[in-house]
Amino acid sequence: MLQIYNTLTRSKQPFKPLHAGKIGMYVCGVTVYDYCHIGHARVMVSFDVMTRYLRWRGWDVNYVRNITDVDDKIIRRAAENGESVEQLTDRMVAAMHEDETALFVLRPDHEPRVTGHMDNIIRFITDLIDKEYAYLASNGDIYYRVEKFSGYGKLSGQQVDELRSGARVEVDELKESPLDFVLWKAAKPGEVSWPSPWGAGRPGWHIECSAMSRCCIGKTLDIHGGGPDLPFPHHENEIAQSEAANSCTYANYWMHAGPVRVNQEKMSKSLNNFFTIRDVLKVHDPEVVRYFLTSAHYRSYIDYSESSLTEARSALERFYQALQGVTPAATADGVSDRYETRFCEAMDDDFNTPKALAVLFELVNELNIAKRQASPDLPVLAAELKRLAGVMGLLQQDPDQFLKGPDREGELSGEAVDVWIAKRAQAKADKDYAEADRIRQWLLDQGVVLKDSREGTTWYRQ
RNA sequence: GGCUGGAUGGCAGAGUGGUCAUGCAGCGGACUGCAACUCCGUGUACGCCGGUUCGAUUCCGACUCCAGCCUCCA
Repeated sequence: MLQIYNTLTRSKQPFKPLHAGKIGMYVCGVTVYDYCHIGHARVMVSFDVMTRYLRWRGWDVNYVRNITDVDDKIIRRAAENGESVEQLTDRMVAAMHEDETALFVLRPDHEPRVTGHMDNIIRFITDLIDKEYAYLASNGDIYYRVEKFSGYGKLSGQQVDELRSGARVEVDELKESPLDFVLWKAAKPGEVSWPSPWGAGRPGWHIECSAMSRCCIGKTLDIHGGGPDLPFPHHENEIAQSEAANSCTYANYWMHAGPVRVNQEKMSKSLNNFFTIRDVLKVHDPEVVRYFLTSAHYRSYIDYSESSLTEARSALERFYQALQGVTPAATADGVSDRYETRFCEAMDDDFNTPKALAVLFELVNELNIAKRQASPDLPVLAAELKRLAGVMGLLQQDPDQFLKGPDREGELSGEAVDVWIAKRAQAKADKDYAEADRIRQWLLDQGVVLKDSREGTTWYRQ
C-alpha cells in the first residue's frame, strides 16, 4: 500500500487516487531566466524517481510540469542580454532539457508554458472577478482578495491575523489588504504584454499554475509537488485561487522536496552560492549526481559538497564493480522475490530511496558471492540488480564505460592504458614483477587503478 | 516575532519499544607474485533533563542547539 507524506496534513497517508489506477500529478517547474542549478536537479530527479516507480507498479501517471516563461526576472534578464524574452526563454528551456537528459530524467507528459495559456489564465481571472474573489485596482492591476477566502493559510499553518500584523509595510494604496496578491499586471511602457478585458498586461506568478493544472489535469489534482520554498506563499495562493474558482479541493496530496545546502550553507540566488547542473557535470559523471540526490530521502535537506559527490562515486563504483564482467540474463526470472518485495516496501513508504538502495546493496553482496563462486545464478542476479536499480533510473550504463569514464583533456586515454596493460602483462609473463609494479604504480599516478583476475586485467579511474 | 521541520557511530544516511540498516572510511583475516576488486570478521551510535514502561534511541513533556519559509529563489 502506497503511503505518501502530505504537507497539508503533516503526516503520511495511504494514497487514494481520484480515479482508479490513474494519477494526475502537477509539479511546479522552472522560471527560465538562467541555467538550472542543483536545487532544480533535486526536484527533477525526485519527481522522476516517483513517476518511474509509480508507472513500474502499473499506475497510469499524467505528469505535468509547467514552465514559467514570462515574469519580472525574465524581462529584466532579457533586457540585460539585449535579446527578446522569447530568445532567452527558448535558450533556457533547451538547456534545461539537455541537463535533464544528462541526468537520466524522463520528460514530463506535458510542459505547459505560461505564454501558451493566456486564454486559460484570463478566463480563470474572469471567474475570480465574477465570484468577487478578485478586484481591479486603480492602476489596472487585478488583485486576489485573500481575506475573502476562509481557508487561507491551511497548507503552511499560517494565521491570516499573524500574516497581516507581520506583513511588510506596503507603500502602495492599491490593495484592499496587504496580503492581497497580484493576478494580472498592467503592462508598463515597452514591456511584453498580452491583451485582456482589463487592458494589456501579463499574469502574476501564481495564477498560471491554477489555470494550467486545471487545463492539463482537472479541477482536483491527485498530487501537487514542488520545491521547498513553495508552500508559502506560492502554493497557498494557488489553493486560494483554485478552490475559490472551482469550489472543490485543489490537490489531495502536497509533496515538497527538501532544500539543498552548499558546504553547510543555504543555497540561494542572493548568496550566489548555487551550482548549475552543467558546471557540476563538467567534473562529475551525471549518474554520480543522480545517485547523490537519491541517497537521501527526498524530503530531508541534503548538503552538496565535493566530498559528498566523491562518496557517491565510491558507492556507485561498488555497484558497477559488481556488474563489471557479467552479462546479465535477459530476464531476472528465478531470482528470489525477496529483493523486489523489500524494494517495493521501501518505495511504497513515501518513496524511501535510501532504504531501497540498502536492499540493492544486499543484492550486490549476493552477486559478489555468486561471482567468486562462479555460480550459475550470476546472470539472473545481475539482471535483477539492473532491473530494480533501473526503476530509480540508476545502473543503466555499461560498467566499463562508467568505471573508466570518458577520456578527458590532460588525462591518459583509454587506448593508452590498454597499451600499458599489455606491456605489464608481458613483464608479468616474464616474471619481471619489478617492471610490472613500476607500470602499475605509474598508471596509479595517472589515476588509473588496475585489477588483475583470472580473465585478465581490467581497470578503472579513481 | 509567526509558521514548519530536524538533532543517530569518524562521515553520509535509514529505522525500530527489547534481536543486522546500508554505504564510505578504519582495523584484523582470506584471496593475490605484490596489489586492486571481492569475501569473512570487527565499532558498548542514537542532543540534554524528566516521565510512561519490566524495558526507550524509538512514546509523552520541558530544555538546548540547528535548519527551512514568512523577500527573488526548487
